[in-house]
Amino acid sequence: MNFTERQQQILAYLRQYGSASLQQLMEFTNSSESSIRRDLTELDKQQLIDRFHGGATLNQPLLSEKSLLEKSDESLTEKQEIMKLAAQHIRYGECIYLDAGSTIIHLIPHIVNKNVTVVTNGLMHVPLLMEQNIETVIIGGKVKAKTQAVIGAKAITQFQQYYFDRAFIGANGFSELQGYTTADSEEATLKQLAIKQSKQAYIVADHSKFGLSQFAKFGDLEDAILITSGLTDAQYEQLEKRTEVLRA
Amino acid sequence: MNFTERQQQILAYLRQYGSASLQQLMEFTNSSESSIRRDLTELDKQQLIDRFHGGATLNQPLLSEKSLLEKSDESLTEKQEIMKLAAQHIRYGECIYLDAGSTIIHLIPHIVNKNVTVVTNGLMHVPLLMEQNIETVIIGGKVKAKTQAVIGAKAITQFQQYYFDRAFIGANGFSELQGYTTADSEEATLKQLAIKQSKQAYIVADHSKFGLSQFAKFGDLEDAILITSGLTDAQYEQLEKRTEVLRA
DNA sequence: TATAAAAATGAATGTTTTTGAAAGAAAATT
DNA sequence: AATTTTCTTTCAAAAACATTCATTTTTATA
Repeated sequence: MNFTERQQQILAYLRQYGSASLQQLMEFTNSSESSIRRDLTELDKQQLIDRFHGGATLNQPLLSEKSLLEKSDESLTEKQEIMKLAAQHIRYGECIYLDAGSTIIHLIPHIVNKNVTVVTNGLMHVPLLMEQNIETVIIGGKVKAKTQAVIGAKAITQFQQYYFDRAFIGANGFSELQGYTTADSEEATLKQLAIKQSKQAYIVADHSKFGLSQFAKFGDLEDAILITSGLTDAQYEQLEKRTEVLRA
Repeated sequence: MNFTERQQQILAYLRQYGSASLQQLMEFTNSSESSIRRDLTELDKQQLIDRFHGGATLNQPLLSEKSLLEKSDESLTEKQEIMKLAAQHIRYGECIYLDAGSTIIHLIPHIVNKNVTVVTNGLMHVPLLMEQNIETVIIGGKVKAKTQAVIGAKAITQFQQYYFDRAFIGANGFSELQGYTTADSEEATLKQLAIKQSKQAYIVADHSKFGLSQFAKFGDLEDAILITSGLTDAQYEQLEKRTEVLRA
């Protein structure tokens, strides 16, 4: 069973969204209606998708990544929306940093065709990145047991050697007063460095993190573009006085 | 089974990137379309690759979906035996290096209570190490697609910063004449460094690797203690003239 | 060393597969 | 019923393919 690259892309898209219209797949893969149709019939024959009038859905949840991407999250679609918006900022061929964490992983399906190089401290991202054939560099250092994030002094020294076009970083809390915060101070140090070592940093956090402040601060609102969703207009306006905010 | 240099190159390329287009292989090997095609048909006939329209992929018996330790190996118990013996050399509290690879992973269950610190370039080892609550440091650098081993220049520089009590390294071939060899030259560089940066290095390889020599050499027999099994007494004696050999 | 035979190579050839577009049929929507 | 959307079929162009052949390189033999 050997798939063309385009069929792989279709599956990647379906894994992300569960279903897709023909139009969406044409845009996503940059190919013609005919080709998509042919691929869909083929994939359908292989029982990997189910077709419906106008598109297709994933048939078998492909074990490995599915479990990675789903993670039984209530805020799943919110995360997906946020990361889709984030991906639109990435240009062809750039070098980007991906922070460890369950939110950031949702960026990966959106960067398959952008020919990016990914640098990350999140070991949990690696299988998915490899599957999408994305050039990947891992930051070395101590591995944190609970989250499989790389942290520690060795990781910090390595950061000095990299410079990114964009960095995408998760936050456990963000507020006007306290800025961006997270629970682990070692992780905070890395996040801080990632902001510093990138041309443009993006903090991604869903609405539940708004107003919270955790133990370790790693930046002020001004230090990065904030990507979030689900806030009230008043809250958005308040934040926009301090930094650029992208509403997903 | 005898391969031309170009066929070796093709295999090396595929091992690194997983798949390749004809164009890529033409550039990589500096040869004509015809030659590449001829090689691909040959390699396909030998069941080493799978061809698809426009290129080829490595024909690896699907290892991804197997559980980490099982991996459907005929030589499974042999590997286990070898690694069990290897583990007996590790003392409490030591710092050890674990090479990437399916053999070495079998060492992990044997070191749970030894309070060791593990340094590794094998991302595939991490989940198991975390599960056993073993202090783990990962080498940073480019991630190789097919094997999830960390390689490249960045990995090499990092090695200079570590010094191990023991290093456990896999080999795809070992022979009196050629010493220890492996297929990927980038991995070979790391293995060589690991030997150098450790007080004592161990090469582990099952009997099927005896007499084989692959593309890239990373050491002479004398450079490490050899752990293997299943050889004849004569073969053992021959090897023991050159280095210490542990018979599993 | 010289020569012939064998093997490997790269270009040229025609064939097959893949692709995107067009036209009409079928299905869904209004 | 009329209209829009989606589907299938068909066709020509493009890309990838196998085959052939002349040339070069390697190997074997005189």
